[in-house]
Amino acid sequence: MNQEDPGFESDHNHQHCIAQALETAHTLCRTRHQRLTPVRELVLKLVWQNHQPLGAYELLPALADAGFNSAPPTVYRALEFLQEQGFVHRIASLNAYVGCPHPERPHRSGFLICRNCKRAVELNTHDVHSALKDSAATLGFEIEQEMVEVVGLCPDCRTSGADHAQ
Amino acid sequence: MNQEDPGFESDHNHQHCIAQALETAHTLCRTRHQRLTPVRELVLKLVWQNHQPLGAYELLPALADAGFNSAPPTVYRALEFLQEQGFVHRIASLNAYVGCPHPERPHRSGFLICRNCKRAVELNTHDVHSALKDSAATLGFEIEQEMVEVVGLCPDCRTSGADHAQ
DNA sequence: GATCATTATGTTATACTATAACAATCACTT
DNA sequence: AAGTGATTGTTATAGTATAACATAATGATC
Repeated sequence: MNQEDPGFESDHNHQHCIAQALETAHTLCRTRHQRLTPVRELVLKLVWQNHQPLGAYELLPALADAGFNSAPPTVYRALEFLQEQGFVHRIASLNAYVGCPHPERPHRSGFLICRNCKRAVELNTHDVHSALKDSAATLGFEIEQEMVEVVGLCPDCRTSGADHAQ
Repeated sequence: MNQEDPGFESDHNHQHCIAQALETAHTLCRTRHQRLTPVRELVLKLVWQNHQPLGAYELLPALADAGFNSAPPTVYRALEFLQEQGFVHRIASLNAYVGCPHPERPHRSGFLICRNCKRAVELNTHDVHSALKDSAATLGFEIEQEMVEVVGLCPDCRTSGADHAQ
């Protein structure tokens, strides 16, 4: 469906990203008999505002502006739901949340995170998963869940001279 | 040096693990002109008590028992030092810390974490790293740091019937 | 050995992240 | 319209981590 995965191209039409994410979420919720309530939809939209992972507490002011209760449980519940549906991922090393461009099917998520501009891009983890599976098999370990988070410099920040020491 | 990497074998001589880790740390600190102070050594020893990652706050009581100040900054400073030296790793998905069996040289760390017995085993991430490097290269991303954390069931817990739903 | 700069630790306070527990409301079925 | 389950509101608190400044220990230099 979504063929053009936005990588680190800074000039993609991000409104399109957001619109598509929301539409996909609505569709999937309908077929799954789940409810994309106003607060859930708003949180999803906020998380998608850009490709930089957002902390839960960064979302609270916007919830307040929209007239919702802005206590932490509100946003955490919404995030929990969105994660269960595969609409957002949590990035453990950042305690932050980011929209998922492929919520149609559950998948192992891996991220490239730019330490300079903070953008996070989901990567195809097929080969990574194969390697992990082999290592795990050798040790007799049964994989259930994988977290792959890679920090570094995105192409934009490399070329724009932002590549000074961390 | 350390040839026998403890995997998930539950019957290895763990006193040996601890003793070796401490000795290696002392040696490396000497050559690096770093100070393995009493509180740092104690934290390292505590983290090595078993192969289960420990949270920072779990270490505080033991620090108090040993007569140290047991306020959070004490343990976080020690952990920070130990991480810088490569003696321990932080596992982001658990907010916990675990001893590193190969502190001699910096390396990318990856972990297999058993959701039942909570043990964490560091795995060889050579192939995983290759796969990540390829994916990153395609996108023009420069890798600086990799976090790979895999949750599942270790061989012991699989065979002991602990493999019921999470 | 006394002085000084540096590093490490003690101490208090606070920021940040996340969840428990219970009440009130909403949405859907019957 | 009533009842049931899911969702949200609300208050409180647990869990993780760091800021900021004071004190003490260490190592280099005179």
